[in-house]
Parts: sequence; structure tokens; C-alpha cells
Amino acid sequence: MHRATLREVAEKAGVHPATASRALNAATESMVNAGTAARIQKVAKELGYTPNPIARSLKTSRSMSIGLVIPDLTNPLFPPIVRGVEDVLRPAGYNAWIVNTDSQTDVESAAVDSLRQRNVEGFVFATALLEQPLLEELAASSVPMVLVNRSTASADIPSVTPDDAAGVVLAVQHLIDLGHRHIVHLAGPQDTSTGATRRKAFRQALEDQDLPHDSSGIHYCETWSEEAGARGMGALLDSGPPFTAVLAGNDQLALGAYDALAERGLRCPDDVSVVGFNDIPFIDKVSPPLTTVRIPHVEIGAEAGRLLLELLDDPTRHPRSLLLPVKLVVRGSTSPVSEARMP
Amino acid sequence: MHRATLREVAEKAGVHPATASRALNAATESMVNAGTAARIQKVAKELGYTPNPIARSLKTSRSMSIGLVIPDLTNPLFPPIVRGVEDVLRPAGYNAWIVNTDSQTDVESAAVDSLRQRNVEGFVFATALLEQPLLEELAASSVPMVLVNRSTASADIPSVTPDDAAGVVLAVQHLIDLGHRHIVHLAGPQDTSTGATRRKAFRQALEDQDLPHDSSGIHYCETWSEEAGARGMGALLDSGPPFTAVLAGNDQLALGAYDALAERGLRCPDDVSVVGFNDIPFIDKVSPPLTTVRIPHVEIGAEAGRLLLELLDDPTRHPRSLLLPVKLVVRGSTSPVSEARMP
DNA sequence: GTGAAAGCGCTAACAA
DNA sequence: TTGTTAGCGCTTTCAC
Repeated sequence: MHRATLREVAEKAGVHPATASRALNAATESMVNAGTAARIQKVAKELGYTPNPIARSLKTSRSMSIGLVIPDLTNPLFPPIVRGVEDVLRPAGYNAWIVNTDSQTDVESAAVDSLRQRNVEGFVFATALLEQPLLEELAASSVPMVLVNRSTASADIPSVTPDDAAGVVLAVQHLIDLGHRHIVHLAGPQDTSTGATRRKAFRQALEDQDLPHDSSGIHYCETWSEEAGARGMGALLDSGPPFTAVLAGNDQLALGAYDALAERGLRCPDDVSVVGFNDIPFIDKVSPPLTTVRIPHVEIGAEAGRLLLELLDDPTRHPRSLLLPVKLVVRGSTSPVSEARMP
Repeated sequence: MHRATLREVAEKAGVHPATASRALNAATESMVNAGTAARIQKVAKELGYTPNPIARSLKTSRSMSIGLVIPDLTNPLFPPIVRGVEDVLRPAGYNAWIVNTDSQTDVESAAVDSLRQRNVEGFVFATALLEQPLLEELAASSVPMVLVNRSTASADIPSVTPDDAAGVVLAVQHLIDLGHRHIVHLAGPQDTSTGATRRKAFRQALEDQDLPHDSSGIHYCETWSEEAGARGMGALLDSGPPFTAVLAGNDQLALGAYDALAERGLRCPDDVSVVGFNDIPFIDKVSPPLTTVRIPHVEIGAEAGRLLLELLDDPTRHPRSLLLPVKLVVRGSTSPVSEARMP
């Protein structure tokens, strides 16, 4: 199967390739006589001509593609975000290279490097752990980029994040409404902005509500995984303060908490109430039902896509950042905690 | 940030660009004097030279990239497959373009077209509904490709599929062992090879076991979704034969069955036993626990990647297809069904 | 073993 | 408004 080239179109239309090029590009079409333009476009259609993106890219250093850097596609948090990004970018003509970094900075910088060679025009980073120097280098070279689920203080880079602090307040308030007064926190890794933000908001929420907020009531998990959540829950049960409720930094940690509680014969929510965060796909199927804070996954991706499009359109544009609203999704029994459980 | 070009390397090493090119490509390195080659390589390293893949691609029509075509990344079946493919291809130097088609053939052919323009060297199709003409055209142009979760009779195209028939036998045998004799099937769309294969195997298994196998015991779902499963289960309850167990074509259909049963106040497994298929991520968290047939997701992807690498390496190679073993994952109570439930 | 020359397909100055 | 020219960065015949 032979693919028509611009030269063939030009020859058949009796014009120079440059003229054909102009006629077939929206931005330059006005430079060419309307009649000839129409003729060229007709010939192009007849020959089934489509421009060779590789040749174009070599010439223009553009590529109509972007890099989408995520930790791990098999983490259910990310597929909806990826879809959101793509659903916005594809109609605008952009394709995405998706890379999994497994949260390794060396993988990340290698990937970014390789993508830049491929002339990607911008990046969406959904990786929490972005090597700061890399970020700054990219910012310095004014590479269009948007951060997802992560904001940065140092550089002025657009980001899209859920309103984590508000979510924590909702979750804590919910537990208080149920009658809980002794709430602990399974905090995510503190080198991720999500982990740190949620942990700080938790502390603040307890303080604002005049609840006990001993630092022993917070366990720092090393990763965002179910296993880490189970270990953390175990640690809190062993050496934390007495408590009747747990706010987990994300849903996977909450699942780990479930495991650890079950292993010790404790039931949810009868013995301990657990609240998660993110409302990842399928979490609505778990048992016991998990109340969690819903972040708008697809919309986060879509907004990141839109911010990137703005930047692609006008790289000098002042960066905007977005904080998207979250909501509490209450699942399972909502009967208040019994007085007897208060330590 | 300036990126070193081959010409700069050549100049600094005092050779012609062509020589530098030879020295820096494994296949042609032997053509050049060992000493000069070493010198050139040293200079290349100093300058941080990496070949421009776009220029190379324009010249060679290769790209070190492949297309990975899937229905929908947010279906939990696919992320592990994608990871499997990438984990094999990336170390071999290949990058993947991932495209979601949402099972629309027009989207699919447009995507394939656009990827071919980008000089992708091969394809992995994890889409069930592949437009046959497209498939044949690709085969005719001897484009390297591998099908996942789908085989084809017409063309001789390599595929990687789980052993669906064996899985169905395991599932049916399990139900029989529990004492069931009246088993119905929620079949997936019959225009997908998975849907048809599992349905036929179900029928065959009942026949082999001398169980009643009226065609009214099979409901054909229009999609692989939870909603379709719920509707199908409802239909079977309304107008199907009496039954005590259901084999669902996949886990999402099984979840739908759960919903429909719960809505009518029927309990699992006390009133009806449900068995799923695929063992998608997180399905182990649902309640009631779902027994299902585990297919090796990541391995399916990885094997597809390996087959594709073989083809990329030697396009004339005779196509191999793989049938990967499955296993039954029993969850929840395994007590036999009570006599009283036999209709 | 190395260099010269050409060209992959396209676009962007510049000239006419 | 159109054509000419040059070149993006690389590889690959063909000479030497």
C-alpha cells in the first residue's frame, strides 16, 4: 500500500509542493488563491493524502503529541485520569505517550528525556514524586506541562488537584457526626504532596474541632499500598492511642486497614469505623462498605488536558492552577457510634 | 538546552557524519576501524549524543514503536495486559502508543491508520471486535501484529488467549461438585471470540456431564457490562428455567448478576451460586466473595509482547499462537448446596 | 575503512 | 500569489 506524498499531490494538481503545503494547512491556506487551493484539496482527497507526521515533525520540531507520565497504570486511580486527559487532547489532534515510572525518579527522567527527543510538545505529570530538579529544568526550558494530584511551591507550574483539605474536613466531620471523638490517621508517604496535605488537614481538623490530636494518632505509611495500610493499622492498634475511627490517606490504605482489623477480629463499623479517600473504581463493591471522599478522576484528567491545551496554544500564558471540589460518599450504616465504645 | 547532533559528533571526532553513524550503530559498527569507532563513541558520550528518533524514522521508516489498541483503559481487565506488553517491549527498546477505541470500529480503523503513518512497526490488538477487513488488510501488508483475548479463523495471525474452554470446564465442574445440577449462563456478546468460545464451552460442558442444557438456560448479554449482567440475570429469573447456579461470561456480568439477585432478595450463595470469569483486579474484595476463573493478565500481555518481538525480529517467521492456562479461584463458602434447593 | 552525495517528506525564508 | 531553495538529522548506496 503506497501512501501519497505531498509531491505527488502537487504534481497531479500542477503546482509546486510548497503551494500544496500551504493549501493543505489551515494556517497558510489564505496565502494561496482560493481556486488553486480548492483544486489541490480535491486532488489530495482523491489520492487519500494525509501528511506524514514524522517528516513534518522533523521539519517543525512539533509532533502533535504529549507525554503522560504516571506511576502505574494498574493503580485504579490512574486509568480514569488518563481517559480524561485523552478525551480532551485527542479531539484537539494530540496523541499521548503514556509512561509508567513505578515512582522511580531515574525511570522518570529517562522517560522524559526520551519523550523530549520525540518532540513531544508538553507533559502531564500524574506522578507524585517528581524529581524537583527535573521539574525546574523543564520549567526553565518553558516546556508546557501540567501537574496532576500534585502541586509545587518552588516553580510556578499549573496543576490540577482535588481539594484534599476540604475532603479531610468532610471526612472528619462525618465521623464526628457519627459520634466519634477519637480518630486516628493512616497517612500516605509525606514526600507526596497528597500525603502531606491530607495529613496536615487532618491535624488541623481535629484541632478545629477540639478533639485530641496527639501526634501518636498519626501513622506514616511508606507507600500508598494495601500492605502498607495493613502494617500501619497494626502499628496503631499496637501502640497508638485508643480510637474508634480511622481516616485513611487513600482507599488502598483503607483496604489494608480492613485486613488488619479483620485479622484481629475487629469489625467495621461496629468496632472501628474506617473512611477512605479517592473513591477509586470498584471500591463501591467492597465489604464492609467503605465511606470515602470522592475526587473527580476523569474531570481531573480532563482539566489537566484543558490547561495543557491552553499552554500549547500560548506558551507565554500565565499558569493557572485548579482545585477541584470533592464530596463525601457515605456507604453502609450511618447509625451513630454507641456510647459504650467511647474509651 | 541544545541537543548534540550526529554532525557535531562527527566534526568533533574529525570524521564524516556517515562514519559516525556507522560507528554508533551496533549493526554497522564492524564496518569502521576499531580505533576510530572508539573515538567516535567517546565523543558521542561526552556530548551526550543520542540519535534523533524522528530523523531516523523518516529515513528508515522504522520507529521503535508499536500500537497497542484496546477497548477501554478503565476496564480493569486491560491495565495489567498493557503492563505486560510494555514490560516486555520497553527493555527491547520499543515504545507503545496506547489507543482506546471504546469498541467502535471506525475509531479503531482511524487509529490504526494514524499509527501506521507514524511508522509503528507492529500492533497488539486487545480489542475483541476487530473489523475483519482491517485485519486482513494489515495481514496482507504483512504488518506484524498479535491478537490478545481473541483469535481469528480467517487469517493466520498470532494470538494469545486464555484457555477459555478449560476455564469453563473448571467452573462447571466446581458447581457440580457443590451439588448443582441446574446451571445457567450469562453469555457475553457473541461477536467477541471470548463470548462465543465461553458460551460454546458451557453448552458442551453441560452436555458432557449429562446435565440439562436447554438453550433457554443461556442469556445473551449485549455488552460485557455490569448493567447488561443485571438485565440478563433478571431475564433468566423471569423467564429462564429453574436454576441454582449461574456461570457469568466475565466478572462484570457476575457483578450485575449480584445486583439483580440482591434486588429480588435472593442471597448468594444460599439461594443462587454465581461464578465469574477473568479474576479482574479488586474482584477479590467484593461481597459476597466471587469464585472466578483466573486468567494470567500480565502474562497474556507479556506473551503478546514476546510474540510481537519475534515477528519484529523476523517478519517472515511463521505465526505462533498461545493458549495460556487458567485456574479456578474459589472464594467464600464451599459447602455443598442443600438437597432442598434442587428444583 | 572512509567520504561524498542523495534523499526520507515536509515547511519556511526568500525571491519573483 | 506562487516558485525556488534550503534544510530538519539521519542513513545508505556508491565511489574511492
